[in-house]
Amino acid sequence: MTQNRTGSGEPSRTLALLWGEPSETARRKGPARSLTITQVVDAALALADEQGLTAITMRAVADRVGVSAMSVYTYVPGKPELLDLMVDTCYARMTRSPWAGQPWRERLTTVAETNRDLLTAHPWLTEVAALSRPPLGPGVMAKYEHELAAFDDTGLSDVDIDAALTYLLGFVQSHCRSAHDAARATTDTAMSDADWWAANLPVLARALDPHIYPRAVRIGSAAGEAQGSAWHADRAWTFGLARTLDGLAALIDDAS
Amino acid sequence: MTQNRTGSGEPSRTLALLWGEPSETARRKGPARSLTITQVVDAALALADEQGLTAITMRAVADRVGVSAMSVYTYVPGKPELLDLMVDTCYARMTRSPWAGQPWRERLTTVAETNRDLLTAHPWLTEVAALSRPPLGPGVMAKYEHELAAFDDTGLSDVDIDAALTYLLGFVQSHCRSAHDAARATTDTAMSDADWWAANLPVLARALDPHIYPRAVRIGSAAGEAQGSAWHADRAWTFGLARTLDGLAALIDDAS
DNA sequence: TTATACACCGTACACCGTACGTCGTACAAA
DNA sequence: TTTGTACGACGTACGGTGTACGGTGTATAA
Repeated sequence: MTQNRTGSGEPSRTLALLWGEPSETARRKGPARSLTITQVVDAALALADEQGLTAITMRAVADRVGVSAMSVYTYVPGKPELLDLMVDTCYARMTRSPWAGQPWRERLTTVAETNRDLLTAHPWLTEVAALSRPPLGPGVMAKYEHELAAFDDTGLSDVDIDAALTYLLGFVQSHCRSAHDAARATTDTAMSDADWWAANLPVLARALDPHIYPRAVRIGSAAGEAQGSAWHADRAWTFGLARTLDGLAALIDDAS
Repeated sequence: MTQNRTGSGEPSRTLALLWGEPSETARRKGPARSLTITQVVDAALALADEQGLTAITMRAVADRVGVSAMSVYTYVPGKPELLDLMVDTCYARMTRSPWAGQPWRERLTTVAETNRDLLTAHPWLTEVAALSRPPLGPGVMAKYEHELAAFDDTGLSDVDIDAALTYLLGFVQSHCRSAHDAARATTDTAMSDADWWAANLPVLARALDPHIYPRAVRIGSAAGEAQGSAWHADRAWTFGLARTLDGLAALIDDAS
């Protein structure tokens, strides 16, 4: 396994998989397939949602659908392509409510929150989804189309709309990745943020000289006290989304 | 190996390592150590910089310093702690120029660019560095202190300063992760972005109906044409940094 | 009826992190 | 000076990963 990242497979082969190659349904020689690609992908999705990305092994997926490890390779060329299919399927299944006459800030808030919901439901997506060379399947395209529509009367140029959407989604992904990391830290170590701070503080207190690190000690403890840890998901979301929309507002107000 | 992420080790043990346990230099029984922890960490850093995070295996690090795989464990409790040390060492070695009387926007730009330089020189950092539970070593603290100082007369509250810095660094990390992904995509597949688009476009053209995806086709091709790929690092940086600073400006101007 | 393409599977390989036990060394105590 | 012992280094081994390869039985095409 080189990498758990999208876009590792051979392009044309992957695209054929994503858009459902016509030969798939056609009858072929040999014994009938005991599964569909969808069943394989769904099994992998369930596994990832329940136990995280590391739980996705070809053997585990095979077990889940009741075939041997190597049989999975008759449905999917390899693990990277399986991940591509998982990503595109997730995107395809997102709910897309219409943008009926809302102001742009409300629409972009919805875009952000919908993506946060998605990445909360499927935390492994934050580790897999890449901006360059995404799996150009029907799910990715439908998502892209719908989110572009949220910028419809902002007065931005086409290039700026693309950049703005990418920027907004980048914030969401970055935030959710941090939230996911934080959540996993507590479960992995069986230690809450408060416990972790309590365990570290005494040792740290001896090393942290307020004369050498005056701001770090003051601001760090102020922030830690305010939110009970070094990083608080909800606060970071509220703060970050407001800043991100303010940043885009500067651009959009100029354009209109 | 559960995860390549910071903060997996036992806190007190890790902190002792980071701040240089006093017993380290003291003479002990038994044969003399043939290496120092610094040598081990430097070897791992060189390996990661040259060949990426996946090249960091205990065997490879051991090879590099000329001992057997298991001997590394006499210097470091395990791989997570080694990664902690690598991160803190990188931070410790950053250059920190003074903030002499520059306006805040210039200072924050420098913070962002310095971090981008760091993450460009050590791309693997984007995969390892976490916001929650960072390795609280001298490097992390010195970096935190120095970057907090860039907010010195912005009029923001302590809590907002911490949130703003985290937000800014989040943008940089998110951007650099994308840039790193994009760069690795070209080297891994031995295929430039242009090649990839050329390989995908004909297959995609048959699937992409402009009636179903009008905006995606129009804006996607406009963006692709303007930058030669789905994502262009320099453009995204310029656009994103401007938006991020504009977003913070809304907060800072309110405060002052 | 025969030839062939294909689904499926078992085995094997090269990696990974690291637990464990052995061995020789060099300091501390006698 | 001798001896006990703490400790650095190492070889081996275990359970995990993705997947290449070859064998086997089946269902369609000729």
